Amino acid sequence: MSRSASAEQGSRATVTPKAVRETALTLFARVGYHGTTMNDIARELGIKKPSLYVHVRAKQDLLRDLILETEERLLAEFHEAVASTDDAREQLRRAMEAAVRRHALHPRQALVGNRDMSALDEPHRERVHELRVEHERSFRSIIERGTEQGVFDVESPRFASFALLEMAVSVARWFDPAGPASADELARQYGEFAVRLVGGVSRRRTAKRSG
Amino acid sequence: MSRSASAEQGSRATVTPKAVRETALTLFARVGYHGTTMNDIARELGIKKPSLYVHVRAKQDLLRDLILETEERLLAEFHEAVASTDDAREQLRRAMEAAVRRHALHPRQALVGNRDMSALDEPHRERVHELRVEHERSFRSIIERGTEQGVFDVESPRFASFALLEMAVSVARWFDPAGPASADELARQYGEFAVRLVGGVSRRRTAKRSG
DNA sequence: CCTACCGATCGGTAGG
DNA sequence: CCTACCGATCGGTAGG
Repeated sequence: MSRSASAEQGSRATVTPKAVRETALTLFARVGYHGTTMNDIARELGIKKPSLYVHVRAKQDLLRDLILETEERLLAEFHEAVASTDDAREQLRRAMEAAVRRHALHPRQALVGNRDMSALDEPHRERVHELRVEHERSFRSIIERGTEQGVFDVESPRFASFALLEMAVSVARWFDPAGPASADELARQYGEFAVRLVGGVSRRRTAKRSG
Repeated sequence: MSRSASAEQGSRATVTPKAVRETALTLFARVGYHGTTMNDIARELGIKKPSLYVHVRAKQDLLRDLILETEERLLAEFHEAVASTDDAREQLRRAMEAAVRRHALHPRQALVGNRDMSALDEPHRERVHELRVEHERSFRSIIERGTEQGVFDVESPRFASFALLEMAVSVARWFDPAGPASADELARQYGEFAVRLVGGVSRRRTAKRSG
């Protein structure tokens, strides 16, 4: 199979904790936490398994750092996006764009975070769960506010909220950052999807339907 | 942890191949294929590991049957839903409703199918991949046709298609069939989401926005 | 960063 | 349906 550059060189001492985390991220995303062995990670890095433990304490630590970091950044970017305006329609659009941009540019993190939560030991799993509940709740409150203001038209803000957040994270499963469309372009269109889904009228409508 | 009824009884010979598949499905959905051992499945059924092999040839067979069956049923229901009308808007709505209903009522199948594809041996993995490509392509063509007819207004049918299909499968991650809202109600609202997302005007709009 | 090794567990088989 | 057992591999440690 394919190997990283360092695995093919005869050079030594090129491995760093960061490189281990990077390789673990790639393998976890491809075959899952339980489907990845420490031997797999070592082989990919061109070293022997016991040498990994110079850089990392345990396999579980790799997963914990990875998921916690990802979740905190996602939430931070959400708050940043929402803080830039008071308008519900624009908040929803920007929150959606932020989530899509992150998941499109960091698909491995999104995949592992959604797939290997059950492999995460407590109390970290509970901590991540709390962060997600907070994200969903904040996202939903935008929809609720917009609905109260008559800007949106939605039957169940909860359904709409889950639909949109899951739609955003799912781009990690099919979008190719190296493909023809950029992550920004994808994010723009998903922002439009979000506004449409909640029944909001868009200001950035691309085509008129007065055919 | 919790055990099935049969695991707590002293009765014997209650296990069937179907019961093994059912238990495997539950555990695969909870902790993944690689996170589930044959011992775990046996324990849940109240028997010893070697006895499992009376009912099943190999662990991999459990995964294969499960994913292939799920995918074929999903696709069959899609074709059935689409065949009931010629109108693009209604086809999209009914295709969405069918997918959501299935994933809401069979969340474990959806979770395993999306999570443990990489654990599936060839040529079955390739076969499932083909079925999914066909599903997405058929779904997308509805969007393309509707767009050509001026019924929909979409920049990228591909983006819209992936967004909607992933949105549908994701209900397996949060919807509770035992909760207050029924799968049919969820499906109805998601059908509405689909029509809105592609810029189609709904016939079943619940509230007027002329307030 | 390595070789050598630990106890535990993996999927699966033998032979009742 | 069981006990007993197979070779292979797991995450991780000892001791350089």
